Amino acid sequence: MQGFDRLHREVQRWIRDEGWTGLRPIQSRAIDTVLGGETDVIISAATAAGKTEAAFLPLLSRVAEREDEGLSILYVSPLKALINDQHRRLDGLCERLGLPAVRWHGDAPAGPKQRLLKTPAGVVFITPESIEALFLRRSAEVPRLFGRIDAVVIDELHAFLQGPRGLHLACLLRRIELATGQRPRRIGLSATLGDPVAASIWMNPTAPERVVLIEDAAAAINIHLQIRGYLEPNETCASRDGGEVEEPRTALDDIADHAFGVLRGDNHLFFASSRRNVEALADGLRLRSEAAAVPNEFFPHHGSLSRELRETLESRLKAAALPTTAVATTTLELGIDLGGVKSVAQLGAPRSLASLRQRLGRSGRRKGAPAILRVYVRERSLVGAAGPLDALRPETIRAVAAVRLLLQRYVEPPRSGVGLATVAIHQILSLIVERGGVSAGGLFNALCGAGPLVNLDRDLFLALLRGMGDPAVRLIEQAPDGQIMLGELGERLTSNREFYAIFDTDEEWTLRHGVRALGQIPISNVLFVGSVLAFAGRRWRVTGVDDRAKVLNVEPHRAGRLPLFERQSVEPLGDRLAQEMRSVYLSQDLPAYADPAATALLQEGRDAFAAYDLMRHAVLADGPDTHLLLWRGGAMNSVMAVALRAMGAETEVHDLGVTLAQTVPDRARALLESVAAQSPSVSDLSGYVANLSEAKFDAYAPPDVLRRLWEIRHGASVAELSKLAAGAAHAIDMAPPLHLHST
DNA sequence: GACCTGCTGCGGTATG
Repeated sequence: MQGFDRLHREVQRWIRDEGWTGLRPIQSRAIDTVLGGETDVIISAATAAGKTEAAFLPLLSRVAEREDEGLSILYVSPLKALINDQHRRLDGLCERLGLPAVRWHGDAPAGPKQRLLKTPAGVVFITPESIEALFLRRSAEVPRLFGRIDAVVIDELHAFLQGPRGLHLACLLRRIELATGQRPRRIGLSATLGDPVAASIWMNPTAPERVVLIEDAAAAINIHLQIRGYLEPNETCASRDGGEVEEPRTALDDIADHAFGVLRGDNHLFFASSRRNVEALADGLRLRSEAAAVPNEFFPHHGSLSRELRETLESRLKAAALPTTAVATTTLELGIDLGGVKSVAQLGAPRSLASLRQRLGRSGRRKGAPAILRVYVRERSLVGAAGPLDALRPETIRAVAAVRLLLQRYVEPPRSGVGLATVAIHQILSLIVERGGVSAGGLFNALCGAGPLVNLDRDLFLALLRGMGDPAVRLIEQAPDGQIMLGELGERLTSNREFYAIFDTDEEWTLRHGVRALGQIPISNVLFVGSVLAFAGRRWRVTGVDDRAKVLNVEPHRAGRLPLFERQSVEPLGDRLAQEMRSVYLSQDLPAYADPAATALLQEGRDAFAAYDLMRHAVLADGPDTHLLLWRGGAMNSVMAVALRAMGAETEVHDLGVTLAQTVPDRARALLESVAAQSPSVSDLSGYVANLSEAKFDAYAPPDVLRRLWEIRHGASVAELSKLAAGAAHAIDMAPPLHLHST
C-alpha cells in the first residue's frame, strides 16, 4: 500500500481495525504531499472518494507525537450537519491518538468548548461564524487557542469561492495569522472545482502557484440518464357549475405519476428547485401512496421546515431500513453522507453544472454502481396565449445542453467579487472590537494590502471609512489620536448575535402602488426606474426605487396577464450553458437519453429556431415587444439591459436574453446602434443601476463606493458591449409568421 | 419564479 508505511503506527492500526482493504488512490497520493511538505494543498475528488481521510490520516500522523500545548488542526465547514458527520468519522481515530476532537458550532455542547479553551489541543471542527464569535467575544483567548495550529482544513472549498461568506472566511483566516504571527498551511477539499486557479488564489492569494493540486484521476463518468418531456395542458377554466371546482390536471400530475412508479421501494433524491414545487410534488406523491393503500415514502425537505422534521428524514435516509425519497430544494445538495441513494431526479432543466454535478454526486456512491439521473422537463402548450420564446422549448434545450456539458466535465468558474463592501464593513467593525481601537492604516493592512480584499484600493477604502463615520451613520468614530473606535450604531450592531454571520436572512422588497403595499418580493437582478416586473398576476412598471428602505414604487404597466416567456431568472445562467443551448439548436442529433416526448419537444424547439431564422438574427418580434437573444449568460444580459435602459428603453432580463417592452424591431435596431456607436463606459452605465446594494451591510456604504465596485465587477462585460450590440443590430429583422403544431 | 448557510453569554431553574 503506497504511502501506508509512512503513516503513524496507531493510524495504521486504526485503518486495519476499520477493515479497510487498502487506501483509495487519492489517499495514497495525498500522504506523500501532506506528510512531506509545508505547502498548501487542494484535494479534489468525487464525493465519497475519501477526501476527508486523505487529508486527516497524514495530518494526524504528523501531530500525534506533539508534546506541547496548542490546537493542532482547525477544520472549517460551511454546515453544522457536516461538522457532526465528520466529527463522528474521525473522533475514534483522534481518541486513539490521544487528541481531543471538539465540535464547535451553535448547537454543539458547551462543556468540550470550555475544556478546549482551558487546554487547547487536538482538532476543532468549526464554522466561520463561530470563529467570528471568538474574535468578537473572546479576542484575548485567540492567540493562545490558535497559536500553534499546523493546518487549516477547509471542507467544501467550492462553497467559499464565491460570495460574501468565502471572503469572510478568508478574512478570518488572515486575522488568525495576524493575531498569532504564524501562517498554518491550508488544505482545501472539494468535489466540484470549476476553476482550480481561482481556488488556488483563494487558498494563497500571494503565492497561488505554490498551491499543490491533487486531483482524482478522471474516471469515465458512469451515468444512466434520461430527459423526460411533459407538456402543460391547454389553459382552460375549471367548471364552476354544481359548486365543485375540479383542479385542472397539470404536467406535474403526470410527473408525479411517473415518479411514483419508478421511485417507490428504494432511496432517492428528487430536487425540485423551489419550496412551493417541493411541497406540491411531495404532496402529490403522498396522495398517490394513499390512493394505492401503500405506506408513504416521499417526504419534503427544505429550509423552511423545522430542524426536527429535516433530521428525521435525514436519519431515515441514512439508516436505509425503509425505502425513502426526499423531495428537496438545494438543502440536500451539499455535504452530509446520505448513504445508498440509488438515483437523483430533478424537476426542470439544470441551471448550473456545478449544482448538477454536486447533486449527481449524491447517488451512485456504492462501488461500481452507476449514477442515475432523471430530468423532468415541462413546456407550455402553444395553443392560445403562448409566444415565440415558448415555441423555442427553452427548458428542453437547456436540459440537453446541460447534459452535453456534464459529459464534457464542464463546471462554471466562481463569480467573484460579490459582497466586497459588506465584508469590508463587517470586518472593520469586528477588528475594532477585537483590538479595541485601530488606526486606518492598521485596518487597511489587515484586510486589503496583502489581505483578501485586494480589490479595495486605498481610495475606496478611505471613502468607505468616511461613509462609516458619517454623523448620519455612526458605525465608527475617530478618537483625537487617530484611533478608530466603534460609533453608536457600530456598538449596537456588533453586540447583537445576528452580527456573526455575513449573510442576511431573506431580505424582501415591498412593492408599493401609491400608498398601497402590494406585497413582498425578493429581487436578485438589476433594477431601475422603468423596469417591468410581474407580481400578483399583473405586470408593473417601476416608478421609484428606495434602496435603503427596500421599497419599489410601481404602477400598472399593461392591462392583462403575466408575460408568457420565461420570467426574469433567478440563479443567472453562465455564458457557457447559454452558448451550448445555441449549439443544441443548431445541431441535428436526437440523443438517445431523451424520451419520445422530450425528443418531440427538442425537434419543435429546433423547428422554431429555424423558422425565426435565429441562426442569422439576434432579435425576435413578439406583439408590441422585441426580444434580443444574445446567447450569453445572465451577467452579460444584465449589462446589455442597463445599456439599453441608458438609451431610453424599458427592458426585462430573462434566461434567453433581454426583452425591450413596447419596442418595435426598428426602434430596437436604432437603440442597439446607439449602444454600438457610443460604446458606453462602465461609469456611463453604473448610474443607471438603482439597486447597487445587494449584501447585508451594503446599505452603509457610500453609493459612490458601491458604484465603483459594480464598475470593477462588470468592466469586462461592458468592454464587450459595443461589439455585441453592433452584431445584434446588424442582422435585425421581423420574425416571419409562425405555423406551429401542438403535441 | 430561488435556494442555502450561521449564532454568545448569562442568569435562572431543575436534576442527579
